[in-house]
Amino acid sequence: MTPSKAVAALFAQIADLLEYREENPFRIRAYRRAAQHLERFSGDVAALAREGRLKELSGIGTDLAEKITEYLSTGKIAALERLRRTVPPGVLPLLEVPGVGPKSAKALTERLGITSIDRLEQAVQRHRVAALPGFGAQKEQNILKGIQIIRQGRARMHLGIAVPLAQELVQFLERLPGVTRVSTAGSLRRMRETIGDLDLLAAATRPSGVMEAFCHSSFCVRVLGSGRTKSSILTADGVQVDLRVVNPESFGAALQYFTGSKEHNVRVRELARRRGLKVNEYGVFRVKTGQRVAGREEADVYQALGLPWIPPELREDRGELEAARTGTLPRLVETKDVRGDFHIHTTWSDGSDPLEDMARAGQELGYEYLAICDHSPSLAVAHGMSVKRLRQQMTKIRALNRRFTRFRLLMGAEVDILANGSMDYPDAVLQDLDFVIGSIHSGFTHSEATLTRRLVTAMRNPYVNLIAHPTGRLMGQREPYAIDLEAAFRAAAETSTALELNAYPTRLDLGDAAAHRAKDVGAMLAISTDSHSRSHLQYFTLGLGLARRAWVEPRHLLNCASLDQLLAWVARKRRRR
DNA sequence: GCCGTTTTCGGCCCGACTGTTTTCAGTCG
Repeated sequence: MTPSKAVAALFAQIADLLEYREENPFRIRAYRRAAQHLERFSGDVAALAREGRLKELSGIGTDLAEKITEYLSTGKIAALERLRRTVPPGVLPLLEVPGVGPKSAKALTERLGITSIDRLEQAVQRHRVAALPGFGAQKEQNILKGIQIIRQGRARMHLGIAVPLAQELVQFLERLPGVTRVSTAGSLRRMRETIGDLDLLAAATRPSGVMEAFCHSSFCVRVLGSGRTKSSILTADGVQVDLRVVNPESFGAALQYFTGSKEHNVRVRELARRRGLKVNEYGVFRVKTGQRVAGREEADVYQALGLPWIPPELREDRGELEAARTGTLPRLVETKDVRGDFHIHTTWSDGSDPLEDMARAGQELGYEYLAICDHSPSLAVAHGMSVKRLRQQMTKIRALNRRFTRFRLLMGAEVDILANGSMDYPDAVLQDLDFVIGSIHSGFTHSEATLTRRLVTAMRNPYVNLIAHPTGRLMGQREPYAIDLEAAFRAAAETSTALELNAYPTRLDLGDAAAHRAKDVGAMLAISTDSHSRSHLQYFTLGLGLARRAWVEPRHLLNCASLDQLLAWVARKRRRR
């Protein structure tokens, strides 16, 4: 764990303890906000501390800067140690139970002596909780459900599941009578890599009919909650879907509100207050007169605050509001900027569609090129190709290319980076390819120094153009392997080796924060789908979302190069040897 | 505890829903 993440965890703990003690809510929020900023800070906190620049970080003032410095030198925060002694041990996990806030937690520990989730469960089963003042049978059942949710782990689904489900739901809602507009919102609209609940927004003049239809639809197996304008249901797959319905005149404001993030919205509303305005899900209003000044379109909401529209992918309170205010928002990459996809598998190794089919699918997407990159021999499980078979495939690709106009299959390969950093094909073979991907598929457990050296050695090979799935993570299955990312990014920038934004839904590797950092260090990035069939090419949109979350502009992305520019880029690295 | 395009002191986002209440507190996002 990096020092900034460690401090973030401690600040979050301080916030929890203060919350339990029911202290000043604004002080609690200050700790939480600082924790969130540190959590995703990708620079070097220790270096900032040495230079006395900690207060430049958002949410860090004199006091918290001192606490960070204290942690960096002693490994502890004395104030936290003191705080811990004032609260019954084991009580903090109670706050993790959905439905249990500080007030409930306090009542549970002080009146019933409950200091763990196990004991809370026992107390519920003996109906001792319902007997507490302010509690009741229903609340007791809610706590029990909350405990079950914790035990199962709050499963977040990946975008490959969330996006198609959301599309179905949107289509369903659009067909309902009286519904004029529908949009996804929440973390899905922001294209976060995993999604907790699906958030949907609809505009309708009569919300009750929409609510009714939604809660009685075939999607719904259980209604979790339902009010006049807001309902939550559970689908058969266990996905929670929240629907909010507003008047058409409020659609923009509601979309802004419901898209979040929470942190972004808090900042937006603070900004509004300073301008004498109030923002809620119904519109933007003057505080003094109550006069409504915006609300129908999302862009109008931002405009009322003197800001340009901010793309949803940026709305994480990571500097987007400052950029908007100063007119320095990035010109994010869009679908229309994209010329091609790299990292495509076929039946020549472990793909399920032949070369011809992948080529046709690429043309249908309007691409100029598609890099065919099947596996190298070391990856026997994936039917890695021998040199002989690779040469055969190249011959086949050349023949196919003669049939295409304004489209080209690139002769490529996804080549294993061996334990010593050398490549699984000799240079004499690599030099005949158009495009070479280097991948680590073994030795995940080696030390950080070993793995980083291996990666950097591969980047120095003049024929290696792209490092695939740089951290090797598989969501929910495998942690990223130990790589010194900072060193890897620098090496990528120095050697003109692109880093992959793998768009496959369980990879999304690099992740958004790492990709942002890599871009800032000067590394070239490339979205690729790692397609093993035609249908996988559609995952490109997930990679695009990831790139946009990383503030990536067309100039940072190899996919936006024309075929000629791409080939020239490859040639430049080869000449440098 | 942070922070300033009205403020270096006095603010700090805003509303929906639930459950247990006779008018609202707690929790959530």
